[in-house]
Formats: sequence, structure tokens, C-alpha cells
Amino acid sequence: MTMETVVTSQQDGSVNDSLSDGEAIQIQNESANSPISSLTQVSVGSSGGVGGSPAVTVVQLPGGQTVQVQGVIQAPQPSVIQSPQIQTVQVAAVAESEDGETTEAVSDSQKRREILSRRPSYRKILNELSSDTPAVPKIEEEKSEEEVTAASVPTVPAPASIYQTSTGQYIAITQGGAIQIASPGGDGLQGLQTLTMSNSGTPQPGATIVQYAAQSGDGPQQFFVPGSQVVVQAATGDMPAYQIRAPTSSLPQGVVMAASPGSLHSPQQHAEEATRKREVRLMKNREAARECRRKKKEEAARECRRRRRDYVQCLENRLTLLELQRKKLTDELQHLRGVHGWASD
DNA sequence: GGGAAGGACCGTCAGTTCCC
DNA sequence: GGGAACTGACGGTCCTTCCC
Repeated sequence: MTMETVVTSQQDGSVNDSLSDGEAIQIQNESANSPISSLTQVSVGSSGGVGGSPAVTVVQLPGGQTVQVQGVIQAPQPSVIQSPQIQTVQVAAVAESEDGETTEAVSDSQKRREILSRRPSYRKILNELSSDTPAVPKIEEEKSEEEVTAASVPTVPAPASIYQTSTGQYIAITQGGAIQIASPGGDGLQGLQTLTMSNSGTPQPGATIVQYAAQSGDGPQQFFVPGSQVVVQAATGDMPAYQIRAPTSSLPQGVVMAASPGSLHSPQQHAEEATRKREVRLMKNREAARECRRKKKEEAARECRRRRRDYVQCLENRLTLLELQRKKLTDELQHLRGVHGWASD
């Protein structure tokens, strides 16, 4: 007398990889006195994978029970098991997206400015500034943390950002919040002006009034600060007042620095204007690239999490299916033992 | 310790897409 | 049609790890 259980499925236990929609798995028990003593048929329906994602197979078991089965072996794609480095990135991304916290974003721009100030290109501009104006500190080469801490009582705060006004002036905003303005001269930068904020320390929503001591004959000026998008305007008089504020709707992004065409007279000014426009374009493209990479990274992290979820779900489904099979076989064995009087081991 | 290798990040350019 | 935004590609820099 023979007993055979035929399970039509893939060797690795996955079902949807081997069966197409509409196919069936038969768990068939044969015995001599009852050729088909029990026939368990499970129907297979596929939800269909889209875009290479693994299809989920719904297996209907007798008694109305349904089991979702997903192939463990999926289409060629990066492994679910990641290197520790990538997992670290994932965890960070999860914390960012799931918590919805903005604290990282708040400190991000500050950090970015600090990092930017260490970059050679920015350092070069600043050092150019400082070559003719000793009041502007040179940005030193990278120091160790101990050195930075030891020298962290600066008499002049290190600039965090440098911008160029619509009239070609350089404006450096130090990390302490002070603003310094220098005009480019024929042989370098001239006329450094240090601004102090009248309401520094107690930032108010809206505007920050900035005054600088040096006399200036220039008319109203504007300059554009990326990220926070700050506008500074000079008032007339002996003590011009600069205002730092958020851009208004009447001052759309991208035109803040635009000088009126009528103010351009010489080819040199045209060249300066072209340079300025190029700087603005590069700056915007820089920001766009940064944003693009951030989105791409976020998307990759999301996809990674999704794959991990799918993989765990797939394993759970397989476990359910195998447990059901085991239970059925155990019941079958008990039944046969009872019928034939076999002793259990 | 120091050089090589590899990865992460960035800025820039150029091409494409989107929108007015 | 033209400007703005987006994105892939490329090269550079910095950092870490590994090997000698």
C-alpha cells in the first residue's frame, strides 16, 4: 500500500513564480482503497506585478481561507539585504519621513552655509575680500575640533555667507549675524562697511533693521540671499538703513538682483551684469541639483523600505502556507494510523 | 604611516520637459 | 517660442577602509 502526497509547486516553495493566473495547486492523497481519498485544490489568482514588482498570488484554501503568497525569488533587482552603510541611510530617511520632523531641515541650511564657507570657491572670494580689508578675517584651512574650540572666542566672527549686490558689492554675513559690505575696486575690494543689526538678539518676525556706519552715496540696493531669500534695501540719508526681510509677492524669486537696464552704460557694466546673471543661474541650478538629489535619495529610501516590507510579507505568507500543509499532512497521518492501527513512534 | 580604492557628496554643464 | 525647472552625466574633493 502506498501513500503519496503530490504538491505541485515550485521547488523553493514559491507559487506565483511557477504558476500563471488561473492555474491550480493540487494536494492529492492516494491510497489503495481510496484512490483519491482527499483532494485539496487551491486556486491561484494573481494580482499582477506592475513595473517589475513581484506579483501577489492569492491562494484559496478549502474552507474559504485565503492566503496571499508572494514569490521570494523576484525579478532582478538590488538585494533586499543591504549593506550596513545603506541601512544607516535608510534609518535616517525613515526617521525623517515618518516622524515628519522639521528640525533637521531647520539646522540644515545653517549647516550648509557653514560647509559652504569651507569650500575653496567661497573661501577664495572671502580671501579676496580680506586681502584689501584686514577687518575681514581670512578663512583658515580646516582645523581640528580642538583648534576650533580653542579659537572659538573670535574677535571677528567668521563669515558664513557671501553675496553680491545688484551693484556689484560683496556682502558677507558672519555667523554672528553681522553684515559686512565691500565694494569691488579697480585693484581689489574697497570700502568695507560693517553693518550691525538693530534688533539682533531679539529676532522679530517680519523685518530686521540693519544700519551701517559708513557713508554711502549709492542709491537703494538689493541683494539676494538663497535659501532664506532675504532682501536688503538701503534708505537715503547719512545713516542708511538696510532691511532684511522675506521676499514679498511683488519681489518674485529670481529677479531680486535684477538691475534696471537703463542703469547699464558701459561694456564693463554689461559684463558685470552678465557675470551676475550667470552667478544667479548657477546658484539656482545648484539649489535645484541639491533638491533633485534629495528627492532621488528619498525615493530610493522609500523603495528600499517597500521592498523590505514586501519581503517580510512574503515570508509570512509562505510560513502560513507551509503550516497549513504541515497540519493537513499531520491530520492525514493520524487518520491513516487510526484506520490501519499503526502505532505511533 | 601612507598610498590605493571606493563611496558619498557637490558643482557644473547640457539636454529635456514643463508651463506661460 | 522662450524661460524656468528638472535631471543625467561628468569631474573634483573629502573621507573611510584596506593593504603593504
